[in-house]
Amino acid sequence: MPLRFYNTLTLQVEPFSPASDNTVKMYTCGPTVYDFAHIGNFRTFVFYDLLRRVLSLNGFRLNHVMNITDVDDKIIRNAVAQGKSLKDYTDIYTQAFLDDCATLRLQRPETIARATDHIDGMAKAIHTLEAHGNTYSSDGSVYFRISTFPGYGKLSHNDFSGMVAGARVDVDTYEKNDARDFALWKSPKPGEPFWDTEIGPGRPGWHIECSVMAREFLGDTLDIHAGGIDLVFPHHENEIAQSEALTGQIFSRFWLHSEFLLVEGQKMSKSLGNFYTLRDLFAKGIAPEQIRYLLASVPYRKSLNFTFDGLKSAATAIDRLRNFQLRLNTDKFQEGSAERLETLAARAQTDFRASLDDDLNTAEALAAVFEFIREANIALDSGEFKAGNVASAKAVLDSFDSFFDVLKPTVAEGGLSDMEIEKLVAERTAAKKSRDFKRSDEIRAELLEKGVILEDTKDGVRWKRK
RNA sequence: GGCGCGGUAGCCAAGUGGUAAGGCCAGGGUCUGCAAAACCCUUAUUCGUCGGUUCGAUUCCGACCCGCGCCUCCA
Repeated sequence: MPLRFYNTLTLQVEPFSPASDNTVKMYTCGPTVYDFAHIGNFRTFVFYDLLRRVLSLNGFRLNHVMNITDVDDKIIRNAVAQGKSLKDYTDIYTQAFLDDCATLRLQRPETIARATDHIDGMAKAIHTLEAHGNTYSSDGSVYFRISTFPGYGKLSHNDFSGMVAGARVDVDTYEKNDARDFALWKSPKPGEPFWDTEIGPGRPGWHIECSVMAREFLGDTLDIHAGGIDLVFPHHENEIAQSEALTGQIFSRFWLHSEFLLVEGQKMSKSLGNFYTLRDLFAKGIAPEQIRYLLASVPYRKSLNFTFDGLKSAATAIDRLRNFQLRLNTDKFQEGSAERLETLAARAQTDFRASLDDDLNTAEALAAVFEFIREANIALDSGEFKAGNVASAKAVLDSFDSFFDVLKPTVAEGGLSDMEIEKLVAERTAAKKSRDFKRSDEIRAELLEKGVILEDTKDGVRWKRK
């Protein structure tokens, strides 16, 4: 089965491949940098990362652009309140965002574009839309007239046709329709930043940046445009109107949207006290891998209930995976190879990939891996698992981690080095050998305190970081 | 009201017209000087409710109940 995605445009799962050559032109809506991004934002950003990885697994090259919205009402309000320039203010949160993405092991898009670097392009596009008759001006602001774009509503599947001027529509309703028109360009207000452009002074509306930057870097038609589901309307609907009115071409072939995230079963909000940034979670001792695993383990089209139980569960699941990896690296094996295990490993690989290709069914993909691990653990215990089976088992974990990317622990700063740990482990082994269990237990306790867990196995001692 | 998504074991969560994946928790074991580690086993006659189609439905159809999102620049 080929790679396939649920397309919001058609409300169906469709086979995916790029329109031309082997490169996927992808645009994703990035953050508005008025504050630290929260866990709900990162559900979507992790989704982008998984999307990138499944496309790569399918052999496609990526040309992925993500925007940073660094001018909008909230940013201006906050920057003014803090007496900072727009740039000084947004630089702080832009950098914080990029740091957070790196911590969560999100692959970096090929291009990260800031809105304020593309103001002239936006002005130019608005100028063209004016020439096409899609706009009207009022007090120096420019608005997009939705009634000039017949396809309006095709993404959100809303029917606005009945609201266009007509015999049965009274004056009030008609004005409401006009109220759905949206700002392409906002005239300057006293004390607010503005740019001097060919269409006059002002600043861009929210939607135009995506249309302009997507086109600039990727051309008229994208293969994939993605975002959080709340952006379907009006943001993405308006992008389509602008872009298609501008170019006459289909703006994006596929539209992918991630579902919402709840925290402890409730909508995240500051007043409920369940509003978390990554920093908040790290301060509670949560590891980045836990967050990444939890966000990745629920398929992106299903609303995700983010809970501390879930984080704990994620940590245990990751331990299970790492423990299996540790066994593969440290157990002693008999010569030979068991055919059954090769078959199981091959099946795990096939099922894993098939699940991911099926609209990123991460839950099912995980099941394929864990099923293999259980079988392999049994075989390891019984001795059925031979030296010749190690490579294929490791390959299953490699496939898993090339996508989920959680096996490598995030090492805390100031911890023991591997050398120091090895030294203590050797000392403990010596103590054990001379049956000095008191000293032996002391060392284990000491290491545990410093985040290192020892395991005595029939093949000797092994250790791992907590 | 319109559009969209969802209700599966204590929690998270797959799935199929043919009789319920996986993870966590819990209980029971194995191993071990001990175990706090590791590993194994067990855990839904049942898939929101009520009807219908069918030899057979959790899976298809209808109605209803409940939850969530968008419809006001919120991922």
